[in-house]
Amino acid sequence: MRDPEDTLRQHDLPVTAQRVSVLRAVSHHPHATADMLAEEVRAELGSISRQSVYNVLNVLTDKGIIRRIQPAESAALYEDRIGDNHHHLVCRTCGKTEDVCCAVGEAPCLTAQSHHGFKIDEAEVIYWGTCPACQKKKR
Amino acid sequence: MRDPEDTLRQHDLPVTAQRVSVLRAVSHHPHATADMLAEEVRAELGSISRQSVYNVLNVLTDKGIIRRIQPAESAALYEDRIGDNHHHLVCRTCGKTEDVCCAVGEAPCLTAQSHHGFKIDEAEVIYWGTCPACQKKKR
DNA sequence: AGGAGTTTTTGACAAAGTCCAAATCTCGGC
DNA sequence: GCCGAGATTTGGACTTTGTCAAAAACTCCT
Repeated sequence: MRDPEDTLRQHDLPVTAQRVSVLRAVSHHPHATADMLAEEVRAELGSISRQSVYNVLNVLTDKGIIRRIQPAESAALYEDRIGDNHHHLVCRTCGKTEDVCCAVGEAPCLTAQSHHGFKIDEAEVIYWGTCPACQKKKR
Repeated sequence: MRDPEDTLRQHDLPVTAQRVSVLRAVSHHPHATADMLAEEVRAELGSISRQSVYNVLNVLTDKGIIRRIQPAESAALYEDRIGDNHHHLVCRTCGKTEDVCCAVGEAPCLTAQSHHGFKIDEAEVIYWGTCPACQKKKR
């Protein structure tokens, strides 16, 4: 991602230390929870309130600067990569999350026959399975 | 779904009033939250503890008798229809959830190229959008 | 530098679940 | 039909994730 400050300005968001730092944290740690990001920001800024982390993440998500994914049984995760229609692979055992390129064609997933009169704007795909490490452990 | 009691026995689960009732509730109210199901069960049995509802739902989910879906920003929902690989349509505004037949082929979604060494056992697809009612309200 | 309008902070609060120990119930055998 | 081992249900406290609201602090524009 480009410079955090530029990104904020481009979206008409006042630049604050907290926002810059959260944005950087998301960039460096894809698939992190709000809590993990808060830790990260604290390491950089010294401190940040829990509320601010949520504020910032919500604003950024609303503006489409970052993406929120929320697998079952886990807190929301945030990531940088947007617009490239990739999906996620989540380990049922340890929760580890990986990116996956879209399995079928390019924007295949939005092709749900526009059912029930809904106006669909996004398709979220989560592949559930077991990661290599956990496969080993189980045996 | 077949008779709740039979279903339980087939999975080697002791038959209890709570389980039978929860199972029936899930059957009658697809996409209900644990709380809604608890209400439903109370109407039938008189009472059930919150913990038991969760216990039962967890056991049933583990055994693959029911399926849990957990859209972002909402409590987990439970449903009866399993094995037919259908997906869900969720309204961003009101949270309304509908079933959708699988958009592509039959079990298309599991076709993610087995990436990262994960052993994939399920693909969950959630289509995000706006339901007809909310589209109307916004205008 | 000054001021209007946003953000951040702080602390209380809410929802959804889990943990644990005690009481109760189910199922299989006698 | 009754008994007992083992599983299930209860109730209550607790955790996690996140939101609400008001006051203090900050950003950006002039």
